[in-house]
Amino acid sequence: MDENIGRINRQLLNKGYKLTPQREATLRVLLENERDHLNAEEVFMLVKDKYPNIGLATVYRSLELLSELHIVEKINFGDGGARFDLRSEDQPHMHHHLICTRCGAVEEIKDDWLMPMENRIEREFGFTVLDHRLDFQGICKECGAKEREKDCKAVS
Amino acid sequence: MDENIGRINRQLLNKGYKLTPQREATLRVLLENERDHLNAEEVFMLVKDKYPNIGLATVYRSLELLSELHIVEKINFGDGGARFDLRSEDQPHMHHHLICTRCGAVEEIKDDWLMPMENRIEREFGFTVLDHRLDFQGICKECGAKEREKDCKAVS
DNA sequence: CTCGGTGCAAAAGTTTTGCAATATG
DNA sequence: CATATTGCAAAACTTTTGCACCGAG
Repeated sequence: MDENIGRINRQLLNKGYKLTPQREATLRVLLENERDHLNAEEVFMLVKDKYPNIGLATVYRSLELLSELHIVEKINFGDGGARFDLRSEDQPHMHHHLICTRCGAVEEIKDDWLMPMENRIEREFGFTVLDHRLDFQGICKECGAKEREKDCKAVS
Repeated sequence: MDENIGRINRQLLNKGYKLTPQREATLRVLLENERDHLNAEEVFMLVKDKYPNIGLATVYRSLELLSELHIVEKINFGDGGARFDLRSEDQPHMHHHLICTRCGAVEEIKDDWLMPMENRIEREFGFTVLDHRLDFQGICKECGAKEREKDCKAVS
């Protein structure tokens, strides 16, 4: 985990930015909640535990900076408000999401299934793919199970 | 085009809603700008030409209603503000997008390439896919050509 | 008459910005 | 000292909501 911070520090310095305590606290929050897709307000609340004086604007500015450098991804699931996710080192592309429309759960798929498609786009459209985003909306295993249970009761 | 309105009218009536002049004007704007991915404000401006008294809130309410009924898609490309797109009749799933990060152009791919993946998700995750979204970010043919041209000049 | 739909204005929520103060090298 | 960065508050922007009113059935 600290090696992550070190790596990111190098990326920042590389571009002429500093890893301030505020930025580090923000990063650590993202690192500790990697699977949670926090929104800006949530990041802010959690960062305040580590660095109580921080302002919301600073968190926004940090997240903006980090997402410009492709260190975090800024995603938008359609509820009003972006969500933020650390990119893992070995994951050059955005990962995919399974979004449950019943309970709101977001599951991640870390595999990259899209290389063949990207090649095809390159060929057919002359479009150079730099990144992609793939989300599936539907009903997760748990909600599906609950639903079937209810149906059974209704029948019996 | 009028057959589209007729079909949508039936879909609305089916669910107990009316095709009011305001809703029809909104639909016609989307129909006439099918490839443009308008945001709410832009839809509002264009609808005002057809129905000057309409209020912005009504446009929002119409777009919300139509997207709940899956007649339009509400998409979020990351600029603050949703964009709206009519779904075509023969296109049950969201189409895919090629988004140029240089010039902002959005090209559509109408093919559905994801069925095999959806089957796999169903099998591996027990997740019932109802809809999906696939966007590629990168550099479009035109911007790529411009860039190569510049590079040539730089060399010569 | 009833009720869904509308227009307007106000409110809510998210994100950005101006600016003076601060920290850092 | 020069400059990037921060905190705060105000502003900007998108979207939602409350409410009185209108209009079709």
